[in-house]
Amino acid sequence: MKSSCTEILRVTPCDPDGAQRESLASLLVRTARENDVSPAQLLEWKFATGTGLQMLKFSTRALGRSVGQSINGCSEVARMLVNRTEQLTRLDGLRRSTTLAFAPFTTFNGLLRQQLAWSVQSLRSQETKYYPLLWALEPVRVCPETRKPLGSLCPTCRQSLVLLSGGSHIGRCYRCGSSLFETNIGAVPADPIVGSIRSIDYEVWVARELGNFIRFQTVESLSEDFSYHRALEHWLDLFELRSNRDAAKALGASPLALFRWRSNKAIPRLRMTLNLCWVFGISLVDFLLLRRPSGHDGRLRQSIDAGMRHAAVSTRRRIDKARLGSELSTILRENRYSMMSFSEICSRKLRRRDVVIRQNFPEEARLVARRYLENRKLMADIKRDQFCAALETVARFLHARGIVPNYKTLSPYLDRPSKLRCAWAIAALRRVREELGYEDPSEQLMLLI
DNA sequence: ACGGTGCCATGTAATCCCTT
DNA sequence: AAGGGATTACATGGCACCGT
Repeated sequence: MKSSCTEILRVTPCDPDGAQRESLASLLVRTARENDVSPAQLLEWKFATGTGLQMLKFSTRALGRSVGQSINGCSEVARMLVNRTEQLTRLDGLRRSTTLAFAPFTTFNGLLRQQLAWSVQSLRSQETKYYPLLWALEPVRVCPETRKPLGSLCPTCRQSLVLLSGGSHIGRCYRCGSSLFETNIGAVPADPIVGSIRSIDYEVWVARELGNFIRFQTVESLSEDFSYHRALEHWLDLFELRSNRDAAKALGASPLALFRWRSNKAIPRLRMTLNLCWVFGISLVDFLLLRRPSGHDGRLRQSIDAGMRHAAVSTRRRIDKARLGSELSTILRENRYSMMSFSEICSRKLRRRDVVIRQNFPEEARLVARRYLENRKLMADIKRDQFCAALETVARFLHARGIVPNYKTLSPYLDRPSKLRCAWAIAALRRVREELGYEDPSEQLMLLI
């Protein structure tokens, strides 16, 4: 199993041509089980070996927060992982187990939820336990088959679960190990997903639309030259929503948002796109293909999802570019606040958001940020040298008193004994021990007094 | 694990610009 | 000049990536 060229036992995705198609993260967990290793081991040994995938660092206990999301995601990482998995398993079409097909019409933000979500009833009835890609989509809050809200808190320990952990099993809490579907409690009352639901009918519609899109990929795919703003323009034109204000009112969005979507300055979150489809009375697939359903009466529906906007308090102050610019260049010229990070300087010294400074003075912003990182590195090197020097001194003193310098004997005299575990500290200890005449440092390192 | 950097969507307030 | 829609400016929150 260690080598990346040995064969692996493979499993095939569940419901490959349906709306409940298995997600890539789920497939990887099941593949790992089939091969008698933990998901973290499988990923580390077999999958994350290609160029660009080394960044997926795994520990056996837990995978990083975002790893599970990246795997089901629509970015470069997902694409590479799909290729690698197809190579290893000789399966094809695994692209459809991720959200890569969503990329042309949505952004990563608002596409996948951070936590695991599951349908208790579906898990119970599945013959082979697996997580459909649909459950990982952030706009999906109910199971389209049972019309019941998805759960996102473990019924036993009441905690939310990461999408993929080092030792995860399908249908089990990776923390407390209890089943996510066998208890009769159902959804935990405090579950945030349950709390966010206003209309079950609308949520079911959303889930079905996204399920249909997942299924749609098996037959067709979106054309290469799809662009969101052109599609939106087409529908706004069809429903005669000419001004941004009228369109915004009908769609339950802000006029400014409309302006940005139409002028290709931004793409709305997936949930908003579904809201648009709902108001237009069309399916997501029709929206994307600019296909007007036959029998459409041309009327708009009432938006269900409107009025859910965040209250962002904005107090606008004029930017005194000249003053800020001169302050910035003074900071750089006189090397002021060299141990403060860029954002810290922005908030504490310049009294501005870092975004503002970056927008107006990109060059200076980069210089200040880089300066801090370099200084921090320098300080780390200095501290390392100081630690090694202290280690050496203590070792000589112990030696003079007839005590063998090793981890145990040195620890009480050093301010940060845990640093003795670092490779550079071990090397420094070895050097001084060799110098003091201990013949086999690697062996004696373990000796007590 | 955690903090810093960088990017994205989207909110409110100000400003631009065209029409009347 | 006034008024309103379009656009820009400043702000917030969320998340990925990266190094320690």
